Amino acid sequence: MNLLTIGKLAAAAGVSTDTVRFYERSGLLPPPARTEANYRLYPQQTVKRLKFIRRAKALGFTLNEIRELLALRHDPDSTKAEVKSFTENKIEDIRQRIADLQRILATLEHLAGACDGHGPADDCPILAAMDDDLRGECQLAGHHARCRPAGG
Amino acid sequence: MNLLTIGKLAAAAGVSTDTVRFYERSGLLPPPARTEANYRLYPQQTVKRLKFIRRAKALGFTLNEIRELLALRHDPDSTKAEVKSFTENKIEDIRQRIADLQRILATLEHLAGACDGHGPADDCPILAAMDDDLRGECQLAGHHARCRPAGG
DNA sequence: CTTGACTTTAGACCATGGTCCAAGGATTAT
DNA sequence: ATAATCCTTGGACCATGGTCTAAAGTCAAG
Repeated sequence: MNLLTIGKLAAAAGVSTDTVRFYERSGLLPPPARTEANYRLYPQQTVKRLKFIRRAKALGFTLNEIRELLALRHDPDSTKAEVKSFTENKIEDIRQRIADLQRILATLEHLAGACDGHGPADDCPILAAMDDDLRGECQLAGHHARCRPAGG
Repeated sequence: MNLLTIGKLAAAAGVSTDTVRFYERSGLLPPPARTEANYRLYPQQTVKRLKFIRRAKALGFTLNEIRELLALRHDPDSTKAEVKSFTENKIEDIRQRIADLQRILATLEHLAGACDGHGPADDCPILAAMDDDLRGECQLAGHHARCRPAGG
């Protein structure tokens, strides 16, 4: 049998039937053919489409972005340049997220290093750093974060 | 005046009044005193508490985690060890997220590098990598991703 | 006294990515 | 034939972190 019911499709692609219907509602899967009893019938191809979605998701693309990628993938007029540019935008996006997390990580490591871990929390430098108005600002601020060495 | 209405509090802390009420509903702020007209009245202290929340958020803590941090901060029995351990868990969490993003980044950079950017998208290696069943699996898979060099 | 700014509440709504449920019809296995 | 699955639909619900609205009450300035 070369056509799949939703359950077979979902099992083959490793998602739930709910997810398949959700993707259809979201425009990631086209409305499929139906049996006389109104059951959805999918070609084998759709398994690949679902796996494509899974892969793209694993690569950090949102469902909205995946919808665009699928459009590029199926539009004969689309170009490699478009796909590449799309990917490069995502690369920039992910680099930015990594940079943000690395800044946060450095601050947390700094704070954890400043805490000896002994005694009551009321003078814990970690809490103090979040508490105080200006100490720690340079680590926490973000974009224009230049850290003056605590001079007075 | 040492007590603040919600608007003054929000302005002083750099959040919206909606956010202040939302934090109260969420248990991040205790229910404040009220005027006879049922207006919320906050001590100056609450400005600091809100700023603490902002800082902790900037450090990647979720509101649930911040609720726990606030509990540690205000419980005289809590210890530095607890706060430090909490922070170290978050550090591990963030390291993991960075590692995930770096893996994704490497794959995307690899794919972008494999695409010359010329011609129609139908044989674009980026799309192909998401499309194919096994090619690219090692880059996309995750935890146990060891990349066999395309051997047969 | 009136206007405008502030506050109150409950509840809806946003995006993200689904998951779960109920009530009913279809199909398959025994 | 009948029970166990499977499928259909619409809609509610989950977490996250808020934002917005409406209708009503309150407060400060002119």
